[in-house]
Amino acid sequence: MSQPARTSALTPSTEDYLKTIYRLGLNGAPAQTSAIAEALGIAPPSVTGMVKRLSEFGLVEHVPYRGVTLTRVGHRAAVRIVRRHRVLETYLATKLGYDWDSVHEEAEHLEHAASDELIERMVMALGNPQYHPHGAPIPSQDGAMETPDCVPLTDIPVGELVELRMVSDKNPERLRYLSSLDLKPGTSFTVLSRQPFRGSINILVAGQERVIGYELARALFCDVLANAAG
Amino acid sequence: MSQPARTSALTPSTEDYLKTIYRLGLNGAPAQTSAIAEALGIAPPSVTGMVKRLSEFGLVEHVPYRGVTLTRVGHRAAVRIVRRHRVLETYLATKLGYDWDSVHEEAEHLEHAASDELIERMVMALGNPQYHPHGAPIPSQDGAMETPDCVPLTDIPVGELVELRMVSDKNPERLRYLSSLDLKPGTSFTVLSRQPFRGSINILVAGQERVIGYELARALFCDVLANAAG
DNA sequence: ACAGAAATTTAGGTAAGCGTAACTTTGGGA
DNA sequence: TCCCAAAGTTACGCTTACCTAAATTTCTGT
Repeated sequence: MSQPARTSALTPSTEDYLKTIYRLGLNGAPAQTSAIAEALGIAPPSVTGMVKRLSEFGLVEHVPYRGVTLTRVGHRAAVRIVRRHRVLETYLATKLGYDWDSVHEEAEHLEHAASDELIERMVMALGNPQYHPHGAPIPSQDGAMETPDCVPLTDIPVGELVELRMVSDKNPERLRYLSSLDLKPGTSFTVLSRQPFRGSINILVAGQERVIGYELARALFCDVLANAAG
Repeated sequence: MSQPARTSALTPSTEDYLKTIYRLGLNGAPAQTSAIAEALGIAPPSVTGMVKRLSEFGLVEHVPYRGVTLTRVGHRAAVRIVRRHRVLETYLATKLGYDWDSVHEEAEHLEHAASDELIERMVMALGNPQYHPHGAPIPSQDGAMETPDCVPLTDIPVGELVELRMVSDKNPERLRYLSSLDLKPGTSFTVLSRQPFRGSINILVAGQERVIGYELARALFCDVLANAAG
């Protein structure tokens, strides 16, 4: 009783776990305890304990020593949180003048407190946007999300003309750095050269040659616009 | 360690207690355990326990069996939360089309999650408003708040012309009812008659005679515009 | 002034979420 | 194949914030 009732019945912590397990599971493999722990900044034994609880609630499937996957219910909850997060980021950037790189932290907190009504009112105020400012797609209310067929910059051969589509939003410094290079979603550029063994990648953006380190390049997802070799 | 760090170092629960103790203490007397318990929907022994903790943190002064008052630190924290709450309500009503009566619930949750930056960006977007939609003053960033010299409708003699200044915002139904009577902050009306012994009060609003129950009248704070008897 | 009612506090308990230390399982290399 | 390191789990403990039941204190009416 006593109504812990928030907009969802899930605690903020639960929502964070689901979101993380969702993200880690995107590649198809179950999320590992240590990966969840690192992503959330929590000790591994605490994760084991919480996963047990989530499993009792029917939100995840846990195979001991193997990993965690979301149930159908857990998946729906996770996608809902992703939607909330991205709507909030878009709103903060578009309507309240937040920098491209500072919305994440704020949305991280608000996503647990905002009601569904607030999120949908923001969507209306924004005119039903499909993408958020970093380029990631916003899941629709029913949980459907366009799966973008874009590719990390690390996988793009020399010579291709591509458009930056989407940038991982976890690291504000990374976003500030990209911003300083005029690399925003929607910007197009050509891959000039690539160093071997996970080396850096040289690209041509707006007439300027830029060097992108391997780690950074992994977070830049691009659409191929034209194949120079073709 | 581990940073529980929110925008303030206070937990949502702590913020709720401070806000409640602040409100209950406005009449000058210390807040009583049972009053806090009822306001927060919590059992009295839980309040005693929490008050003990707040007292250890230096946020309140507790005289056992007598009541609770805010320390200077606690007071500052409480006023800050009131500011956040009222800014949020104003923003939701003004910028996101929320009804006059539905902002409270939403703000109640967001006030714990929003950063100072978000609040100040909302203030900017609103053009530095002094009052929120229910008519209550918004404390300034340094904690100063205009103390309105308005009076509950229950204290206004028959015959006076008054303007509704401010309405207690705790009860959405109450607000909806007032709205249905065209009674909003800024509306002026005349007191026609009063029943004795905490009976109802008849008023004239926009040519219509309305009957206001005593309980409701206690929540309507008014400015006296003209003394009909004078 | 004092008994009973009302308000408050103490005592003892629970669940969520975290931590550390110690043990178990898994899997890769010699 | 077997051993050891890495990953995962169990065991135990802590804090916050709530609960109910049983004292205790304060107040109120006569």
